[in-house]
Amino acid sequence: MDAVSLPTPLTNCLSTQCSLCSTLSEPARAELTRISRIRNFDAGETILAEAETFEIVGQVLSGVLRMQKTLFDGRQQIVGLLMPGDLFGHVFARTSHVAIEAATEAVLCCYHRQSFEALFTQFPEIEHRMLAAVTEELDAAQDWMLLLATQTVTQRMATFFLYLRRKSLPLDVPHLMGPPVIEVPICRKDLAAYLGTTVESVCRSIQQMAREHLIRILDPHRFELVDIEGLALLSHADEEFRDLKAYRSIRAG
Amino acid sequence: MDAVSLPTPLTNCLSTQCSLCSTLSEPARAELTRISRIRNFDAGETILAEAETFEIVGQVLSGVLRMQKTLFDGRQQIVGLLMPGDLFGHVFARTSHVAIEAATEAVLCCYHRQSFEALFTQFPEIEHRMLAAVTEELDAAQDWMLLLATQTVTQRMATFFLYLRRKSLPLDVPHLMGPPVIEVPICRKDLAAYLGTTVESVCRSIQQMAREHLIRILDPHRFELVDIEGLALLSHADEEFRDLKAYRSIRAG
DNA sequence: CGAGCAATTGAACGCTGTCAACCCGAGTGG
DNA sequence: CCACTCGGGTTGACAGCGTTCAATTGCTCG
Repeated sequence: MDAVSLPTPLTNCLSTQCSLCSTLSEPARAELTRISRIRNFDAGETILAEAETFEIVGQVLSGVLRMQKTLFDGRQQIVGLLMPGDLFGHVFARTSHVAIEAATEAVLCCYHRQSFEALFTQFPEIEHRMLAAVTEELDAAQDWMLLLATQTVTQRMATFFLYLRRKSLPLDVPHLMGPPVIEVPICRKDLAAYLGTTVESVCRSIQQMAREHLIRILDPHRFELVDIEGLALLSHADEEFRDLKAYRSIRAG
Repeated sequence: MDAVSLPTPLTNCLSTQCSLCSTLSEPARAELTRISRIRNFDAGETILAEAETFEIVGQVLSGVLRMQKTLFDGRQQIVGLLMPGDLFGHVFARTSHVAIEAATEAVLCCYHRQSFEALFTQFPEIEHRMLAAVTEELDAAQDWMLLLATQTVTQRMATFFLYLRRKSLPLDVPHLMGPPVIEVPICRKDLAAYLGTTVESVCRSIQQMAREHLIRILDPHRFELVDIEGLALLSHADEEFRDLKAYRSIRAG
């Protein structure tokens, strides 16, 4: 079920797949490994409840987590998806305003928050890395705010499809020219909660894109992106424009 | 025009009003002051253009800045407002994806980015503070994503009004029990761009809330919050629920 | 076989974006 | 003093996208 399954099972985060460790010096890595703990979660399990004090921070090794907020009436909004390589958790004692749950089966590399923070003084590079991660997440959040506020459901859908494709490319370079097939690792309900709409609208958007030959529905969770240029035009937030240019240069070259 | 005007004019950021410096040790503060530079901006001036490399970081001393993104078709979305005390700028060399402009006249305490970063090794507490600021901003962004995705325009409006009230309270404690009057420091156009809607819808929402006696319009930029409980019920994202409870306990006590 | 869930499709209502007109105060120049 | 312009704010009419309610299908699981 993993959208981005790793080639070999991991036993710790020293793998090159682990973006947190791979950019650190040897001693820092060793210390991190010492306090790390690999944990497995089933789909639907709660890693952190809303309004709970963050006691762990960590990194996704495989699977997908959703960061979500719940409204009074039970509606849920997903404010971010955590894919393999992404860091999660706050490095401060303040309580969280988001819940983190496993959207699929997931393997995480976890650290006790306080032990993790204690390493900051000894290895400032870890804090640098953390600051970079949070900054990146903020950028992504602001990008998504733009989408939620200004784009139609179909446009958001197209943007999400292109995002999934971009995510899957780095691990899939040999198939760069092959048929671009993406796997959506979450159910329609989560998709709706992420795109800020309803299950029904998600279905209609998907079917509409299929009717317009932008995509081909292989099964409810796998789609072939038939007309990537068309999708990019649909999406064309400035971020996606860059993708479009890259796509054209690949075609031309 | 400042929503939160400071009691006395500031000449540097050593003031207690400066949240960045006030939490730091004396030597760190001294160093920061040494490299700081106070700058004034008129309403509408650009502090940082989109896709430009961040060369300064700093803090808002007075006035309001808007962080905004521009779409291909010229529409603009505000992804965050920076109020007095807020930090701005990325501490990395990567180019920005947002533009920062002065929404009102503003006074900023600026640092050259590289000089600022250079202090990290000597004073890790500055980096701590920066990490805290970015984390806080991320929280705010996720809160706002929830609003943009799930609430109606009127609900977002109500949430924004309550947010402004909360912001103004700390500096206005003696008037806690007085008539809650808020001052909206930005024009309707910015309001619409922040709430993810249009100028027309903003007007309609405001007039509707006035008709329902939730607010009273003093002038286009000042409102009396007549029925705070009603506004909180309208807004009731979980964050506002806390406000509601606090309000009730004040009333009961 | 029935229960339950995910996904899909249909129909109707309503919020909100669009287009348009209007008000109003500030500035400007005759 | 008036006419004019300009920008910000407000209001109205209307169409369209998307939510809501409802029903159906297909699948898994006990």
